Amino acid sequence: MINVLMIEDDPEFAELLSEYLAQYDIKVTNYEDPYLGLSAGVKKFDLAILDLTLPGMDGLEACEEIVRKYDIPVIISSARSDINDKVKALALGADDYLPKPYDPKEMYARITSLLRRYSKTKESGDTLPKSDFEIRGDTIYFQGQALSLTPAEFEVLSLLVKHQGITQSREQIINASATMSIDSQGKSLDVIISKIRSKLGDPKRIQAVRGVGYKLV
Amino acid sequence: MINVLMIEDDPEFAELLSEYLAQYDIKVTNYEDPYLGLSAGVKKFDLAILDLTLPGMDGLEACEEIVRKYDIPVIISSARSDINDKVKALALGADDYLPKPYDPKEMYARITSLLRRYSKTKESGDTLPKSDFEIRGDTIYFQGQALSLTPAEFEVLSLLVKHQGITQSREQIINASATMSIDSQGKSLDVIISKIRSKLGDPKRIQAVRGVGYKLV
DNA sequence: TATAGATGATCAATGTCCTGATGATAGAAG
DNA sequence: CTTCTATCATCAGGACATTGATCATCTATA
Repeated sequence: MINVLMIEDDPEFAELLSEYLAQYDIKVTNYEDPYLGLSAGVKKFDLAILDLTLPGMDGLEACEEIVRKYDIPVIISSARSDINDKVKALALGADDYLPKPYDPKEMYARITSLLRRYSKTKESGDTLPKSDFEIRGDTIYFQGQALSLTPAEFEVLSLLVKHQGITQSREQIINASATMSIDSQGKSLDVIISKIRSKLGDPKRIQAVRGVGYKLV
Repeated sequence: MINVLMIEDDPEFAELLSEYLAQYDIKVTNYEDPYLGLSAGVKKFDLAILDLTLPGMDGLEACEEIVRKYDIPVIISSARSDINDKVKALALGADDYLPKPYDPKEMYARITSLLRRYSKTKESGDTLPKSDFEIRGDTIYFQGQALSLTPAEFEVLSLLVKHQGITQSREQIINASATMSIDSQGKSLDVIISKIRSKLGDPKRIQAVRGVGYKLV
């Protein structure tokens, strides 16, 4: 039994999806009000589906709240045509984005895919209860090994470590860096990332999120 | 009576500071909305205090706006901890930076110091109506000739031109520069000065003030 | 005035960020 | 499935700030 928290102001649509997913032993609990949903106890759920066009609190804020406080995957769905939403959602830490209208089948695929990914990282997370990154003073340790980083590299990696698992937009990263200039159309960031990757030894720890930024896993 | 424009979204904090500064005959007018504050007529004020964590418009943008359009000193304050705002604030043209939380006493000290500096440059500007230096956009002209300066050179010379005839301490100069790092025991400043002198052709225009800093004559 | 210590000036060398070019890859469209 | 385009990765080159060394100049003290 998988428990899904849904925040969606169209009850009809929520009901439709709920019925469809029931056949896969997925229970959907919908709240039309985001505040109600958030106070319902997020920890009970395995996954959250958020509607961006929410009344009162913006869906993006709800997403931020959930990502920051809890450790469950988040899928954002939206009827807005604005493509920027995808970028924003992923930047805020959402794990997937599905534009409305969507086929319930598609949503099911995303849910299973996401949960598989998460359980994997959870497992490895259990064996490595503490992150293998550690920031102490002005040096960063990776698997116990001190890294020799330039100022810009330190600032970038530092931000990624602090928000491990969450995608940081290019803009966020550059803004967080005092040494990197703002004007450049962010191409130097690519180089810095490249340098960090080679110094880590494992290039896959820093993943590029297309059109958004980077994420440390 | 000194008129201070404040843009700060925490009215309680604004009120606190306002009451404290009242004893020194400083009147603080606070706007919670930066757009409102900017449209209130900046010219009426002697100084501006900006909060970086502003809603809507970013504090940095507001700072840019004020510096570009008006001629009053700007103090930036910020509660952000994750980025090195100081560098950016000063780069945008702010005259001072104060991280939150700060003692109102400290803010008063900065205000008086800033206003003293400003009135001085105003006076000397009157006695020296025309200077053979001119700053237009991102280039500096010396006797009609455009100078080819690196960023650090531009920042340093720019400060000296703006306060022509007044000695600027090494610390002031380095603080006014976004590209120069603060840690170094200021030896790179010597090199920058040397470069500027050779580019000016006339080494005597920038005078060293022993134990203090430099002065443009 | 003469000497010694401190501060500033300049040069050469190093490390770092930035830029442009080229190749690789993923997502979209046909 | 294939092609096309946008984004990302990497490399090599150049510009620049910083450092250390060496020389010049100022100030203090006798």
